[in-house]
Amino acid sequence: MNSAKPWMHCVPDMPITLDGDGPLHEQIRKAFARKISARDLKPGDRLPFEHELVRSLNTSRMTVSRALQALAEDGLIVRRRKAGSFVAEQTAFETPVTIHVPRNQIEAAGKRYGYKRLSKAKMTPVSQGSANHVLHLVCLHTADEKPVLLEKRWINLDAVPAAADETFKGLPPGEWLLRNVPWNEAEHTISAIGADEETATCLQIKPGTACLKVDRRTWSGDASITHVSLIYPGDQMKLAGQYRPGQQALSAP
Amino acid sequence: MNSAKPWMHCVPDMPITLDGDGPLHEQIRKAFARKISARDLKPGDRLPFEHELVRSLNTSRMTVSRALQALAEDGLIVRRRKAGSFVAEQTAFETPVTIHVPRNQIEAAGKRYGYKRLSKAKMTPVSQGSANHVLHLVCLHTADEKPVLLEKRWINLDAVPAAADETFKGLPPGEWLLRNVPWNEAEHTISAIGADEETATCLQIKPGTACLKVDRRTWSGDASITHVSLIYPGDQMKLAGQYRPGQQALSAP
DNA sequence: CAGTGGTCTAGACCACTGC
DNA sequence: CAGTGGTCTAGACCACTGT
Repeated sequence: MNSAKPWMHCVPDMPITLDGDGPLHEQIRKAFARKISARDLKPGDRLPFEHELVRSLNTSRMTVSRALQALAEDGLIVRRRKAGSFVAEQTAFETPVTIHVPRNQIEAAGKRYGYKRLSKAKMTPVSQGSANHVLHLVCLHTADEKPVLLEKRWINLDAVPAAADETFKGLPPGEWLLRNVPWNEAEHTISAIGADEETATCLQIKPGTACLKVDRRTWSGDASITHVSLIYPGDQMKLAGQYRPGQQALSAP
Repeated sequence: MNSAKPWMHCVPDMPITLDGDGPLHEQIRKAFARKISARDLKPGDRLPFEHELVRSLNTSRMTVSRALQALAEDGLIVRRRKAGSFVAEQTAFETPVTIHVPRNQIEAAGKRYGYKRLSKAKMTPVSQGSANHVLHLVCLHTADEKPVLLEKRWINLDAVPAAADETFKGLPPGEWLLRNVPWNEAEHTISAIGADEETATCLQIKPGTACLKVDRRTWSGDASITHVSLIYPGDQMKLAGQYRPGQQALSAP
């Protein structure tokens, strides 16, 4: 029986070519990122051991280790003690999507930012466990007087009692929370919906128009802070993300 | 005149409390992430200098430096030579969105994956500079025989001539490209569209139904490889992202 | 020009794990 | 149990930058 396992494979002749640009650990990282990106190293292939790279590159172990750890953090390789470092299998991939605070986003586009609170109401939720009292807000954000974002928000008054005293007539609740309430965990969901009657009226679009909906739930420890639905007319808003070469996991083209 | 500038502010008494769990550099990183998350340290505040932390924590500079560099990579702090490390201002934030290979995503949900190539055609694009010949594909992905994803793809035959000889009848083009073509850069756009007649027919939904559209453009160096539009019925597909505590930049609740 | 972070070295000990 | 990566130390020199 052949004892050579597929994941033990290591390209026999692997000259590491550094580009001489920037810090040494970054050059090493880029060199392997290039090889992986170009399929010169394939998923499952073993990289040289740290001590081999230390010898061949005539450097110290910290420098090599830093390069390989960066690759591991980016998901390009997997490191296992006693076994070595291996090119990661490619299944899913993650792309960073940037979601801006409405005011910044609109002003960055060179437009005049406008804000209006449409409604504010205290509620006692029928379902949900943690919150006894909830503040519900509906707000409209405009760019050059044109509605571009409908915000439906629920704030947990048990966790944020001070919110009950705020009118939110001048300051959007997102910005108020940002300044006043600490949080440490958030969850996002992006989906597409057809505008219902109320949404369509607020955004001055036809009912049924496709809209992008971003749901964000925010926690502080175990306590739920707020849940917000941001509804953008689909043709006016796009969320964009970009890879930087060799800095992310690979995926399906 | 008072020479103390606002960004020079540093909380005078800043006891760093480590939780004693895990590597030291990680404990230090978490300690400051906690302080920032809880607004104990506010945007613009200066963190202690490296040499101060080395003294107060009785450790080495490499360890402190590694913790602070991790915070800088996560966007929680900004580091400036000669000035110090400061809590970052919070404007936008990024959330990682996971986009799976259709087959994996459907099979992970415990459903039967199905695939059908609807059309394949060579085209000569009227606009666009880099590609003279383009292969256009329309494919349908199903879960338990139900259409869940329409894929419209364009492949640059100048960069990937081998694609012309593939039928793509059994193997989705995304998986074929993943196995055969290296790439190193990708750009994503997420938007909402109403289904047109053709899309609605393919996905067996009513025309005008809101759909989530993910556009991905892929490059290898300067050469464009492929552009794909993935169209999901809005109610069936959500893209989800999540923060891990203290590992990401802060933003608007 | 002085003080900060950025990088690097040559060691060390330890935890885990595959054999 | 031997070999790998994970972490850490106590130094060093350098680049940048604010004053």
